Amino acid sequence: MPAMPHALDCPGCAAPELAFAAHDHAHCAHDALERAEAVTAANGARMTPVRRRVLEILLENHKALGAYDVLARLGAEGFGNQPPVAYRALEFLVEQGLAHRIQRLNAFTACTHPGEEHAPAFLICRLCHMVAEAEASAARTSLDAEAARAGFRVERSTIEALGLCPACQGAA
Amino acid sequence: MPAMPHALDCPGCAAPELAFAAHDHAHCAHDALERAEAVTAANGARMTPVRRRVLEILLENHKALGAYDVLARLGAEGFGNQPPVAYRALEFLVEQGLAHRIQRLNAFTACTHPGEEHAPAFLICRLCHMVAEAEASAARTSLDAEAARAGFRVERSTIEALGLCPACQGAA
DNA sequence: TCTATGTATGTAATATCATAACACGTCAAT
DNA sequence: ATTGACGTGTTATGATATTACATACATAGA
Ligand SMILES: [Zn+2]
Ligand SMILES: [Zn+2]
Ligand SMILES: [Zn+2]
Ligand SMILES: [Zn+2]
Repeated sequence: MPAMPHALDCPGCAAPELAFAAHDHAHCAHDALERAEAVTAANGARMTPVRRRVLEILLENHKALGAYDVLARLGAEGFGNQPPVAYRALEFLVEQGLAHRIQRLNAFTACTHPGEEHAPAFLICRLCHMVAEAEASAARTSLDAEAARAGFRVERSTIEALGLCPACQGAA
Repeated sequence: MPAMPHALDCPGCAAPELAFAAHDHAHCAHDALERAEAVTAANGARMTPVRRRVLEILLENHKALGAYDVLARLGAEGFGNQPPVAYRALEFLVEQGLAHRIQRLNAFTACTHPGEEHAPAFLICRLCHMVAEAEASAARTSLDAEAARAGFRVERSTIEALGLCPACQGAA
């Protein structure tokens, strides 16, 4: 099965980077789960019940969840209720590119582009706490160039923006 | 007293963004302290003994220090030894633009451009743990543009790069 | 000068985030 | 059957950060 058969022509998937925009989120989440199965299969990794459930929890909305928030949910559902249970599942998802860590929030969010090459920047609304993924390749290119001037070789970058989403700009 | 009388023609200060390069660090640190006094004076803020000492500690080298590392130093020198003592001084320095928080490291580093308008990106060497400030205005422009496509208004940004400094590239 | 006010510091207690170490169960290869 | 890799569960601990309250100190009126 191809990893992303309909993403490009599906209205719900065509612009998933716009998490702020109204969209069919049930579809959004369901599609991400399907793609996650494909990604792990392709990588020879195991999508176990705990891992799948953590991804589902992250996919419930476009906010970032702390490890302990996830853990509370897992514990309530009969999985382990000690921190390593959550941290290990989250670490797995991040390694597989199915979730991202938001450094400013010490929290995790489901990837909206699973299985696609992308350089994410994160747009974090300081009022409603929604998190959207934007494309950071241009910013990353600038950063790499500036780093090169100092002789520095960039391996991984963190690009996060705090501000107001469209809805909250109106409210404020 | 002008805030930065000699920074632009001083060899030690001309390219302080290149923290990785060999430079007269005693001068580098001393100058930063002088400029810090000017900045706080201009802002009507008080550079107290604890705050000055924290800045001095951060200025000892171009690495990032955790709040508890700073706190241990303060406690050993007769200042308070409870977390808020360090966090408050660090928060003050960050507000005044005299230090920056490195999100990836949960740590703080002295600003190398105190009193100057700048959009910092941080270059963090994963081997020697040195931290340099690079100019992020180009990256920030890209980020703002990409955010605008989603209707998002960026207020603050975090741009950090993890990788290898010039010296550690040779070693690796 | 005296006192009121805002601000800075000290301290105790607690909250939040994260990892190390070990035990146990499953499954596949030998 | 034994081994080894992996995933999960659990205990314990470590690392980071904040709340709340008490005390000291500066400065600005009265
Ligand atoms: Zn969605
Ligand atoms: Zn919002
Ligand atoms: Zn220096
Ligand atoms: Zn280095």
